[in-house]
Formats: sequence, structure tokens, C-alpha cells
Amino acid sequence: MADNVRPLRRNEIRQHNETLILQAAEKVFAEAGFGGATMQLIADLAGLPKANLHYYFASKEDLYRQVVQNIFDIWLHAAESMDQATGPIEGIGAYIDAKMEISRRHADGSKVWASEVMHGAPVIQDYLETTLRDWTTGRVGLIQRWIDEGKMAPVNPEHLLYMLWATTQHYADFGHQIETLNGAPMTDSDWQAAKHSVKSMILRGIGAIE
Amino acid sequence: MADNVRPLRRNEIRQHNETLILQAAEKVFAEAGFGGATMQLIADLAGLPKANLHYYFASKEDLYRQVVQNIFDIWLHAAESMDQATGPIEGIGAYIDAKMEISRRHADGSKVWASEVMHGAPVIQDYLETTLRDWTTGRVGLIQRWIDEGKMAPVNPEHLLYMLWATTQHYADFGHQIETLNGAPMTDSDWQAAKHSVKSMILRGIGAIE
DNA sequence: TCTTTTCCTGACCCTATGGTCAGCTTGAAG
DNA sequence: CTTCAAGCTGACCATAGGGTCAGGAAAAGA
Repeated sequence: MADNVRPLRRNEIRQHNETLILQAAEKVFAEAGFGGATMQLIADLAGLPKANLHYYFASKEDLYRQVVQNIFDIWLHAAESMDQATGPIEGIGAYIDAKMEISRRHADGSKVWASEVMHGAPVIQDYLETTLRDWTTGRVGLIQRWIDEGKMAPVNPEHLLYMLWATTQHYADFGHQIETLNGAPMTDSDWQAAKHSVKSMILRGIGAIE
Repeated sequence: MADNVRPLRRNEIRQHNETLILQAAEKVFAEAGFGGATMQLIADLAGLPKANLHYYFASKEDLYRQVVQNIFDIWLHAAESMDQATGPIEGIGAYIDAKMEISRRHADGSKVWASEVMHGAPVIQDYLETTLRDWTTGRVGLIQRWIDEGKMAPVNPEHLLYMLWATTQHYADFGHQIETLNGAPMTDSDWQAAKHSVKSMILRGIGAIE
């Protein structure tokens, strides 16, 4: 089988390498933190010489910034799942599904995000203050409406959101702990069980079911 | 007013400085991560010359290890609150109280712990596999007993524990996000409200109340 | 084919940082 | 008062790691 390395077109090259670097960076930042990550490690993982990283990304910080923004976009996208719902069972159920899926598929990204926030959000502070705050305000209103309509118990909407974030992201950020206690990596059915547990406890917790 | 610097006794000196260094280290590790923390920063915060840190702690890793162990001890200690209870309302309620108090009083420690686990627990892996696993097994049994006795809904005990850890620690680890959304540092009554929200949602979620 | 632009990279630079050490100071013991 | 061990630290070392750059390779365009 011959190697199918048709020479890449110009624009393909750029896109291809940037993606390669961003993926490697996400993993290394997740595993080592910003301070512990080295450009060399990222370069090795991406299979490129270090100088090449600096051709595409001006600095380590610049690279990091883009990784964090990627996550934030994914995060926000998942948030949409909550909107078209007519009540908490669908809305919050779908949001939990979406966020659990992110924890599973983008565990590294989740860790980078967690790390960024834990260290005081040096890079995405402005997003927290604008995009995230707006999003939160909107969702708090939505939840309050559901409460007013008697569709769920009168819980504090902010703290409900925190609980949703905390529980779902925990499966990514503390995945290592979970798998250690579990004695093995989480299987497909483990994830199903986790999702089900989270949904049933939270939906019951807010008086939407039972 | 004269400076009341009675010369410290020998053993006092050691204890005093080690504490000073450990406190500074906890803060710096929390804010910058292991990789981002520098001995110089810790030394400055502790008000000691860098070489002095190396007199008390062999290496950065050694210092870090002790910080992590401190947290782990606090963490385990809080766990005891769950044991003397006769049912989930007291037991889990007390555990939530204790863990929320840790999030408030030891936010830095909580962050160091989170960081350590996120990075694959390079330092406390053995603790996860022994002490923590044992503790977890015990608590799972306790919860299962409560379920069997009809004191709460038949939820998955492991996932309940994860939810407890996630929600309570979130207030420390993501405190910056919360305060940004909140627009101000959490006040006393904010903490009361948080504690109450978490407790009522979880206790209702496991069918222990309502 | 020739020219231009993008892509690529080995070799290099420089600062930051973990760690060492020789020699000093100071509390305690006798 | 002397001796000794514990405590202390300025100066130093070695290396790692972010970043640069000159010049070469390769695609696109003319």
C-alpha cells in the first residue's frame, strides 16, 4: 500500500498543521497545565519541529489562548440544547446530555478550561464578563419562568447552573480519580449509567420528576 | 511600641518556618499550578530567602507533596462527619456542610488537589488507590444501607458521591467564575444560600426529603 | 520556466529557575 | 564562656525552555 501523500495544497497545509498543533497543545496543556507544558512537548506530539510552532503561533500564550477559545465555543454550543425546550425535563435533561458528552469527548479541553478558571481566568476573563454572564442571565430567566409556571420547585437558578456545570464537568476533570476508584476506564455503559444517575438525581432534586 | 520579637526557641523556629512556607506554597501552587509556581515566588510570599526553603524542603516536588498531603488529610477528616449519622438527611447534610466549609476556608488547597488529580495524580496516586478507595467503599456501603432501609431513593451510591464532591468543590475550584458572574466576592449570606441550595437540591434528588 | 510567496527548520540566544554550597549567625547545652 | 549543632543566606552553577533568524524547500502564479 503506497503512502497516499498527495502534496497538500497551500491552504490545506496551513489548516492541517494548525489543527495538528492545536490538538497536541490541548492535550499537553491538559496534562501539564500552562506552566508545565513546553513547546517542545507539544511539537513532539504534533510531530513537527518546535520552530514550526512559532511559525503558526506567535507565542506559547497565543497558542494557549486559541485552545481555550476552542473549548469555550464548544461549551457555549452545548448550551443551546437548553433553549428550545418547553420545560425542565427536556431542557435540563438535554443540557446534561450535551455536557456529559463534552466531558467524554473533550476531556482534555474541559481540563484546560478548568485550569484556566482555577488560575483566575487570566486569558478569558473578558469572556466570563460578557458572553458567559449574558448566557447565564438568560438561562436564569428561563429557569425562573419554569419555576413560575410550576414546572419545577423554586430552587435558586444560579446554584442550579453551578450544580449542572460541576457535576457534568467532574466526569472529565476528575476522570482520573473516577477511573482509579472504578478500577478501570469508563466503558460505554458506565457513561450511560453516569448520565442517567446525574439526570435522575438533578431532575428529582429540582422537583421536575417524581 | 517595641517589636515583641522574643527570640524563638529552636523547635519553634522549625515549626514556624515550615508552616510559613507551606502556607505560601499552597497559595502559589493554587494560583500558578505546579509548573507555573516558582520557588522564588513562594519564598517572597513567605518572606524568606529562597535558599532557606531548600533548607527545610529538599526540592520543589517535596514541598508540593507535603502541600497535597495536607489537603488530603483535611479532606479525609471532613469525611468523618458522615459516619455517626443515622440517615441521609443528617449524614449527607453534615458532609455537605463540612465540604462547603472546606471550599470556603481552604479554597487554595482545594485547587491544588483538583490540579493534582486533573494531571493524573502523579504524587498521590497511591493514596487514591488505598485510603480513598477504602473510604469510598465504606461510604458506598453506608449509603446502600440507607437505601435498603428505605431512607432514600435507590440511587447509585458512587455517582452520588461524585455529585457531592463535584458540587461542593466547585465553589472553591471555580470560585473565580462564580464571583465574576456574581459581580462580587461571596458574602457570608451567599455562602449560606449556596450551602442551602446544594443541600436541598441533593437531599431532594436522592429522595431523602419532600 | 522564472518569480514570488509561503512554508519550513537547524542552530542559536538569553533569561528564568531549581538547586548547591561555603561560610556565617544564633540558640542551647555543659 | 565555650562548644556545638541548628539555622540561615548571598553568590553561584547548570540547564531548560521560550523565542529568533537566516537561509533553504516547495507550491502558486505569470
